[in-house]
Amino acid sequence: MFIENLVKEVKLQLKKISGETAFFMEFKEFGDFSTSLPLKLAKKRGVNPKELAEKWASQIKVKGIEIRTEGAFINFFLTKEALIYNLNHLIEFEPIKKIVVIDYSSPNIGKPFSIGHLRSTIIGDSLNKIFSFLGWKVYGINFLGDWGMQFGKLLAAYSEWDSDIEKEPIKELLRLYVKFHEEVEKEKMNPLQNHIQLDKTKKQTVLEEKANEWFIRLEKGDKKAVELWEKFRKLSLKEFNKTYKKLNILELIDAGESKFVDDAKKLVDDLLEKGIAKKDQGAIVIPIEGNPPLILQKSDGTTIYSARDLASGLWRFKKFNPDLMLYVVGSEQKFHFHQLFEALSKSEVTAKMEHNDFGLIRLPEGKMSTRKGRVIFLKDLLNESIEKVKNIMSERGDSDLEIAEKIGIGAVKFADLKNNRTRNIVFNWNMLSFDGETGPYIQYSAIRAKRIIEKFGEGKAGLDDDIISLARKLIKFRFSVLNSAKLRRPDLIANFLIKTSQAFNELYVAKRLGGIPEKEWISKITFTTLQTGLNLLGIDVPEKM
RNA sequence: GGGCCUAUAGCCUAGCCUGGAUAGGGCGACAGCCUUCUAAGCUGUAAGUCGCGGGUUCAAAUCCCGCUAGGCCCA
Repeated sequence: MFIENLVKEVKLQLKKISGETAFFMEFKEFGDFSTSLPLKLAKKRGVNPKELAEKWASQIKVKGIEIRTEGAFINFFLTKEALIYNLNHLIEFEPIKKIVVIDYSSPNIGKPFSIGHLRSTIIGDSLNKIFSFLGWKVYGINFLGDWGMQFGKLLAAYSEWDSDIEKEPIKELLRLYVKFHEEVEKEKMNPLQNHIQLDKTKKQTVLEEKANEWFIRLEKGDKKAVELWEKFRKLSLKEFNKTYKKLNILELIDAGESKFVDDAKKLVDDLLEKGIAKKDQGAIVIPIEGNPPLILQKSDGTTIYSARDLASGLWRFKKFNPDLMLYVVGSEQKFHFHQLFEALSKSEVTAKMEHNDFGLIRLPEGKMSTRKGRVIFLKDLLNESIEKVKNIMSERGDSDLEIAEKIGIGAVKFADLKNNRTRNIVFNWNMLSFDGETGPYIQYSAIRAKRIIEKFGEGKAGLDDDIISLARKLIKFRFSVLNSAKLRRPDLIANFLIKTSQAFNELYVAKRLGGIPEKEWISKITFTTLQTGLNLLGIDVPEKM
């Protein structure tokens, strides 16, 4: 029986005996799992906790489980047979036949793929891989930021200042975007000297007014505007795809904002008619209970981001018929998603919706800002990491580029994925590390295990005293995968990989593994498990290190 | 002004949802370990007011209330 079912069975029996649901502590050295329920209930029932523990322990009978009490704690151990069974079937799961739509990555066209998008992209990609592994049908949605005022600004800047965007499109578009904002600032500071007049009624500078006009042209389908927009979009996308390829990201469905411009307009009318949306000071909004309303359309008649997000959510629900809709987006958008989900529920969406938020990556000098050109390109980060790996490799007389990339990129991904909390990260170039709790450490451990199999064979299933501790670590793989899907937390797998690698390396250094069938066998299980776990995080195991 | 999030050794971090058995790791520092399966490894040492104050409980890093600091969002 799989360990998760053994736990279930024990819980069930304990509930029958005690009348309460047991809480199982994370296993320490005291057992594969434990409960302190007797301690909790003893006082209430006026009995001795130790006696209660012993009494209950004697009544629980589950095949594959050994029970020992320690004071008022009941500790459960898998028998050797149960351990071996679980290890032999460690990466097999009952497939879950459900559908999930995951929104992730979603970079902005015309802006660089910064380290800010890294988190969404790799957390989303990892969740995609985890859900797929467990049998879900997964649709990854790339809700590209390919519409909105920033295009008015870009088009204005492009027509204002000569620019060659073919060579390095994103860098050039970024330069234009930054310049636009700098020039606007100059206008504001010194309107007369620059022979520029501020339009006082709209409180906009001449440049901003031009940007506005360009965006209106774009919305109306003006040929020149649309042509340029398409060009920017295509060039940006080409760059993004290079990044995705380098990161080895599963294919995403290209469904950006621009796809929902018309839908959004229709949706707004429809929602008005149904009474879900209403007019409010000229704007059209959806009231949200206990909160400010979700604004869909401004008083000038243009729809905003929220309307397109809403239309997109509805489209996803109708097209894919999902059980679950996830949005892997930074925590700064928490409020937006709270509103969005309520609005979607008021429409026809019955799928469970969740915002899987994560903290910002900040720079020491503050929040990253495209406007101010204060960004770190993901490309640069990856290259820096790969360079560092190359240096280490060349010291050892090695120079395989493919291996350097797997290690360098694995290090960046792992460093990000092992963290759980919605805590912000202050970026620092020294973060790149290959020692200790890192991707390379796991990869290295996997390769050590693989070498044993290659040199000595796959051994024979069995447990001796030396390897039992590693075996007990390994079986937790099942929980780490099941919980990472349930809680949408790839970090649970990352932390499992660290603990397992540590246990394997301790064994590797202390004992000889080759030539001993049980140890060769546990090496095989270790390798398969580490490799599978790394793959679920989107990290490859290189040929050698 | 309203709301949300975060605080664990010099630095990074697990544990908090579901309260329990000595608060786990890692980096850095220091002391060791390569004639045996890869030293991107292993062993050991030093380093902690779990932000502060109160409460609930047999038991609080964990739950509740208040405060402080930082971040984010809405207006």
